[in-house]
Amino acid sequence: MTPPARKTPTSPSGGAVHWLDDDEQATWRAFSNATIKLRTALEHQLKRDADLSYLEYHAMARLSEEPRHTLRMSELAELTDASLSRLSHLVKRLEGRGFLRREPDPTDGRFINALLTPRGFRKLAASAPAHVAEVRLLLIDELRPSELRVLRDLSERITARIERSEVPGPDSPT
Amino acid sequence: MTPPARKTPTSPSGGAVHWLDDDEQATWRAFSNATIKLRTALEHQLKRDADLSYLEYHAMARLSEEPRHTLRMSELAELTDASLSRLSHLVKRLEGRGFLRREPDPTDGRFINALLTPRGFRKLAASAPAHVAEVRLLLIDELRPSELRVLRDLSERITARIERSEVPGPDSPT
DNA sequence: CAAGATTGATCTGTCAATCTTC
DNA sequence: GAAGATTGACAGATCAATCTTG
Repeated sequence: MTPPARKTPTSPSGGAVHWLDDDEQATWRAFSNATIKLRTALEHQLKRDADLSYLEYHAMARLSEEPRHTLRMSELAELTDASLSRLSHLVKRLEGRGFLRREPDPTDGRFINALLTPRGFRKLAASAPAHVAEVRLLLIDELRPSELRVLRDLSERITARIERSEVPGPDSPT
Repeated sequence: MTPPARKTPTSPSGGAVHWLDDDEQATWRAFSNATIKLRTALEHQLKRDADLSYLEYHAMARLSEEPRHTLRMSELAELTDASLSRLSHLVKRLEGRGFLRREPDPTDGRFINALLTPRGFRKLAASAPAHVAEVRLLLIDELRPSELRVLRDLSERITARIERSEVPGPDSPT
């Protein structure tokens, strides 16, 4: 993390490099550590208790929130931050386990709908309590309501900024 | 994320399930989204600009902070939140690329020291500016100094809680 | 024989085609 | 031909042995 040289030298591109100062550095490292540890812990909990990966669980959870327990593959990919390719492989595996089905959209055959089966729903229902308990134990119960609000606010701003910077805008300088 | 049933029903283990309320749910989802998006963006940046994974970069960065550019495999695994097995495979690959070397600890042959080569150090130096710029762009520059302090504080507490809950303590009820 | 590290089999993710439907 | 989705080959991660050293 600490760059090998300090104090705004010159980058390959010719511009000055704006390094992180010690506080920024410490914040970045603390945040990175917390997110990795939390993710690792939840991944292990789900694997151990439900034999599901984090993404498998959350893909099924998103489907369960839809009225028809159905989403297009591309929508589900978007919502879960997965590539379409990754999701396609993953859905095929979950389909093999009987938790999901796929069927072409009747109105437009280019779209494929992924849908949670009754068995998938039961699997999710059986897996949720232990997962929720872990989220509560490791994150929610550590913070006071006011702090949760702050964390949510900061998180939403970070997400918004990343999304902004990934979409260069309708009339960016080409 | 949303559990299929609501309001503290009974879990398989017999205890009441304490679901997340809407605010807690929203916070958890916002935080999860932000961390996934940030991690994905940084992973892509490093792959694109330096042909390194996030873990590869950070393993090298940790080594660069040591006086002798050296750490034991087990220490490096700990510091980077990687399993020893994962790190072993990864170090072998980086060794093949000439960025790291491995050598047994002279004083105790059970320990293996991983150390950054001069070439690895130059690779890191060349890769750092673009990576730091991305961290700044996506995270640091979005937040005011006071907010960075809050984020750091919350992150450190979350990390501490996870570490506490993973180590059951010296005399836990077996 | 316990701790540190590695290995190999298997599973998962990525990336670059390819296929399908409109 | 463009968008949505899949595929297959390859790279990377995981897990359960196995190996090594003190």
